[in-house]
Amino acid sequence: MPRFSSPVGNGLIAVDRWTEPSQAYFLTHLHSDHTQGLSVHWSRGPLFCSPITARLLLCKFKGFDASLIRDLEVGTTHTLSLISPVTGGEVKVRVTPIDANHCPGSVMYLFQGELGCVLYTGDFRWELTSERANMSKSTLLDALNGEKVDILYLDNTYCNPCFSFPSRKDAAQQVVDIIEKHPDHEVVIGIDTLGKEHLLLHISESLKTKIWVWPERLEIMDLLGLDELFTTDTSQTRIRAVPRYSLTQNNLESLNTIFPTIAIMPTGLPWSQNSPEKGAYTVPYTAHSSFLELEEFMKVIRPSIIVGIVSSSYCLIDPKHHFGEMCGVDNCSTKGHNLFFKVMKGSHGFKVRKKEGKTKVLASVQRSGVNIVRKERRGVKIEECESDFEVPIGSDCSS
DNA sequence: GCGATCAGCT
DNA sequence: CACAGCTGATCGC
Repeated sequence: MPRFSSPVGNGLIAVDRWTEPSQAYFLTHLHSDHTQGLSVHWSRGPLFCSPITARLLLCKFKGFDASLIRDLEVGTTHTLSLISPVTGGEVKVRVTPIDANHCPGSVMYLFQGELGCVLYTGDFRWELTSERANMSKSTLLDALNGEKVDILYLDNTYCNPCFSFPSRKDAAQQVVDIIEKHPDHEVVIGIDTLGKEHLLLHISESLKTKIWVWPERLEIMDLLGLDELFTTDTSQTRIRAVPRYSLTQNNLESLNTIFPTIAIMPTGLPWSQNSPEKGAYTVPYTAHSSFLELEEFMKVIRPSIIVGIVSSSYCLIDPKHHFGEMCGVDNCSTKGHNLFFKVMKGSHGFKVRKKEGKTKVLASVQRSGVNIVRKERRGVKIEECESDFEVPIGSDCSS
């Protein structure tokens, strides 16, 4: 997880950051790598989010002070009044939450005002074969109304040409096809606490069956209005959605001693590979944009400055490297601006492990439960510290 | 005992 | 490796 120092504490707006003072806090979605520092007792200031995220938040943090929440209708522009840390005067900021098509309630935020134009995508999928993504595109272009984006904070999770995925609709059908080829098997599908609901819906509708989920997950489904398609009664279905971390090769083998079972892992990660002979299937169903989708997005936005919000040691995903040519000449400097945004950066963390020798790459679903990989690890753990991530925008401050 | 943080894992 | 997240240890209160 990212660790930040805080040399300057006058943030006006914080996005997915919760541990430092700010005048307004924005939450893109309720995945836990975006809520680090948020808790039941958090009370630093007004928290802006989508209405669905607001409901999910109160469910996740039971007892959270609901009076802090400002739920913003998605797709419309709202005006905030803040105090300039420079002049002490009023600063009006327009904010437009736009459906990010990542998980239920997820939004990007477009901030506009006299002090600049900033787009923070959060995690998003720019899947223009879907109606929803096209509505997001319309909303974004309407709100921009020709204005150039000064700073783009981009979900660069898969910002490398090696990442290519089918649409989620096609990937969902791949899952259905796999299940239909195993009519006498139990099926376990790895999911997280939020996300991939549309995949499960597609399966449920195609196969005319309910899907088992664990009790806390049923509560989420209930909140999303999907509870009729799910059950916590294993006798009602052969298909179970289980926590992703529980889908290990060992667990699959154990299940197979009881009843023939296949496991399906919906993921965009490249090191997860099919192993049908072992009953482990990986399907490229992902809630993050593929490289081509990011490229399409960049053609629309063409910001002056681009900042990736994710870092990875796996491969080069720096958006400046891949898209720098599409941006303004000055895509590194932040000189001459004055409104401080503090944003969450680094959902993949900044921890870098350097290893001697090679560790074999295995799909998580295929990996042996034995700590062979761990035993093979050698070398030194290196902590890479990033400085406080603040980007000043605007034009009337010299520093 | 509780919450926050972190190590270690998938 | 780690999309996002769990478990358990430890530390300060």
